[in-house]
Amino acid sequence: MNQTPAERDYRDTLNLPKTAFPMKADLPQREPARVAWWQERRTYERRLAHNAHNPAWILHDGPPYANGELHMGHFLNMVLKDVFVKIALLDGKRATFVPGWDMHGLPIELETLKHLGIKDFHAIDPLELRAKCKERALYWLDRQRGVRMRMGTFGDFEHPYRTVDASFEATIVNALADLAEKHQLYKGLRSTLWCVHDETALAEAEIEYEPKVSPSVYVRFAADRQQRAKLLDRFALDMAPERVSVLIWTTTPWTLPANVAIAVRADAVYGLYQLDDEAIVVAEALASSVFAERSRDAVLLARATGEQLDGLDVQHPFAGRTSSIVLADYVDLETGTGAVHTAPGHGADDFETGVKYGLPILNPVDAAGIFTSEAGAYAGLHIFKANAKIVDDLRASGALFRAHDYEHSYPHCWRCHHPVVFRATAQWFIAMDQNRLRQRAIDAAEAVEFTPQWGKARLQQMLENHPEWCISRQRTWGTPIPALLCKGCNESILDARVARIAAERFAQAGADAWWSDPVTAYLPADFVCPTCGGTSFEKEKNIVDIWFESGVTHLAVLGKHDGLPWPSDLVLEGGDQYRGWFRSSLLTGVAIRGAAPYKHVVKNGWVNDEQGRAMSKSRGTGIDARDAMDKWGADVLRLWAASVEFIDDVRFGPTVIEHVSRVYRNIRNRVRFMLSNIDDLGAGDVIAREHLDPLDRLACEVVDAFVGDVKGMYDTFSIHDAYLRIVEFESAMSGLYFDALKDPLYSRAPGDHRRRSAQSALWYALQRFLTAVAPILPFTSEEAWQAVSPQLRGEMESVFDTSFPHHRHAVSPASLNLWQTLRDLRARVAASEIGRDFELQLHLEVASPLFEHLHALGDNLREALVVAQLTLGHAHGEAAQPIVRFDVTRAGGEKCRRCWKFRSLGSDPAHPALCSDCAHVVRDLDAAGEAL
RNA sequence: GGGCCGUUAGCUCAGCUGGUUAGAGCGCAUGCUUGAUAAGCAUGAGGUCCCUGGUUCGAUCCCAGGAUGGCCCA
Repeated sequence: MNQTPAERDYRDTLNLPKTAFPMKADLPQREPARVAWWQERRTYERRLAHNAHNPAWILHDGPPYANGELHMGHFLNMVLKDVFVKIALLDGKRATFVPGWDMHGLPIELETLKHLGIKDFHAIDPLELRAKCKERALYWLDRQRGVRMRMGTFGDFEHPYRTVDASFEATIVNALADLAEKHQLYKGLRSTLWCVHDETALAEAEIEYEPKVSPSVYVRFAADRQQRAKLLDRFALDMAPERVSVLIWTTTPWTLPANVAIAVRADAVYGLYQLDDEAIVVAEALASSVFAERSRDAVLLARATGEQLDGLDVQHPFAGRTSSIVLADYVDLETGTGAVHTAPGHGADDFETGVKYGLPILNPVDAAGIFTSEAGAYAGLHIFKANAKIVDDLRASGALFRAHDYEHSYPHCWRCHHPVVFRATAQWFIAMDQNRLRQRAIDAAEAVEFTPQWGKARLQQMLENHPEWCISRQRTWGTPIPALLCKGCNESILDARVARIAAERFAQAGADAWWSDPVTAYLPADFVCPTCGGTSFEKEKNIVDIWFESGVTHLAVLGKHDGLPWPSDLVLEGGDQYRGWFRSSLLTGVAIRGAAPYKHVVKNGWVNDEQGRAMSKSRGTGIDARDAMDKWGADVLRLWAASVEFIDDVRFGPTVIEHVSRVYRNIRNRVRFMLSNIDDLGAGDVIAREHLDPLDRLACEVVDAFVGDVKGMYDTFSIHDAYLRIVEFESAMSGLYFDALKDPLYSRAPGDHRRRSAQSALWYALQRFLTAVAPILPFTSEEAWQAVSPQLRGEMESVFDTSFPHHRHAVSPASLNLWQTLRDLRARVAASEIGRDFELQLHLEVASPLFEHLHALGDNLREALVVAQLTLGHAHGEAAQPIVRFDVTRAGGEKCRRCWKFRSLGSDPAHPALCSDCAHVVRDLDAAGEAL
């Protein structure tokens, strides 16, 4: 030691912060190793086992579709799920989370076919195609699983549920058996997209829109004598031309043979126009475009609303039957006549209207597009060739009002590029009103909690307007509907006994068996056709709608054992799932188990770009979840997920993340401050709460209040509120408490009671804080937890071994008030123009009861206000303000070289530049050093 | 076109049942600190609460219409 006492800077005698926890997060680099660490340590499984005797709390995973990369919408949803699961785990619940994947269905089948370079799925052996599809789906599952785990998500990722598993396929078929037993299934007609060239049904996704020139024809549906009288009556008209007709417009004349109705809009105004010697009904809004150059000649005789026209009949132009006027809300007033030609066999809307009004569903067209005998004179003609003949005939009969060519965008088959048509085909349905299913589902929703609350009305409305649920698809990649076709009478049979046999068989061999087994493998003993008594059958080749498959995940995953009770406590998905999974799960739950399969439905919003616009791959604004994590790290993105109000639509983009990153850095640095100041705190040094210094006890109370608040917010899924509370808390802790502790922590002797008290409080705050933020920031809290000495951590290897306090500590409002008062006083000191912190002395005079509160803090009050000297006076009498005097002045004495407080120095001749407190500490340290 | 939801400081969001100088954090500006230092502290400037009407003594908050964005459906 060559320095003279006068030169010595004493820095080495301070207890400066020290920690291995780095300031720089390097999340993208560090996080993957942490995922592996959790895996190796089986952190999640161990915590679950630890909670084994406590109540279960199950979040049931809605399965993502195993196709394509996960985007930020997935990230938000999956991270939120994980946040709730972690909250439950830390709360001691048995929060088993079984992630799942939706793996059948057309998108994967199409992608696989594309991959194989095959255009027609009939051209490949179904079993071969299924094998390839499965391979493809498993590939995506693996990729998505990797990304989900990379997010820091806890769950049984080694045993996810998968809709392609044999056991899952068996569940699906058993569900069908249940429904069959309850007579909830039937086979009926439905308008589906059809390619007459390929002779196959098509799905929405197999359609490409291409420009097409079609005949645009306006056709008179004339009223006969009686019909005319009623019609005039509705228009409140006595006199009118003899010939009265309703004018329709169509670009598909070949569908006219199947016409059974004309749809009008209830709230639209229709006019009866006289043109030459006839009267014509069209929507007023479209009259000028319909009459075109003859508009001036058309005279409006009377008006009526669509509603007033409801139920009238007119004559079909050539089929020799009537066509009734019905109401439909899809009728638009921008093209055509406002009176829409309705052929339930040839259109989706038309079909719904047909079902609603009980109209006949005519389908006079065979699979190849040839008119059947039902089409009368047109039988044997190809529908597209018949167009011209029909128009000619209409012209000849005088029914044609106007015709011209019309170019529009029209759906074409993606394979052969021929125009597609709608054609009624036989499909399997779940009967919505059988067993009052619809109403019971609506009632079941009543008992479910919804966040946001309007979700209930939304879901109930979906059910209210729900058409019959068509569950059959004519494709290969899916679970077969185990229906039989009687060779004797051609009847379709879906028998529960057959379905049970199929379920058992699929449970062993997977659903492929349906393609490879002989039909006899599925026949119960003595099975005969219920219609004709026949004994010879074929297997039907329909698969089940994937919405039905995902709709039974609750049956496949829950209720199998105590760990996973049915129903689940929570489901959480995007708002599109009101129509999707929330709905399908509810319907199967009610139909099969008689109740909703979940207790609470939470909806998360959509992730839009920074301008609030929808992200899209095509515009290049879609962001891949993995890319985002590689760039910013999962924890920053998770913090983003907490920082937005996830119930509403949220925004995501680089600038948004830049802001969140700053908040993240704040949190990280404050955690680092706590860690770096307890580095030398041994387990035996920790002081019991009741023996802490008053300021430290107060801080612990503030921590308890914080934890209580955050836990309360977590319990109501108010993640965003919790985020705000976390940010507010750590900034308050930092501003007041950390600043106050620096001097005692740094300048007291290492084992000084004041210092150990401060450290003990910091350790308490750190534990509580890390537990509280762990659901949102698992990587960072775990990293911090690992930076705590093993001695302090004790048995709790992971931050996920810690828990929210079982009992909420009672926090007195007086304490929180006192804390706030200290913050205010501290701010006043800090804002002082006279000098900085330890250059200052403060004279305070306050009235009761504040005086007593402040007085009880002792020297901690001076520490909290970060001044060198402080005097506290008791103001007596009635004062409007509790603080009567607040005098900041320059402190007397000089700046102690070691602790920087202004004091009288030199009491110890060996250390002339030190205050007496510091001199004592240094003497002891020096003595200890020499003793070595 | 229909149903539902949103629109409050540059950003993310609070503002409960109508009366507040409309708030917080981040960012920004200024100052301090340099023993949390690619950190910390303090202060300050930012808002016609989407627009237009209406109800009311009084509206960011209620009602109607519109604009705009989103989801679902057509």
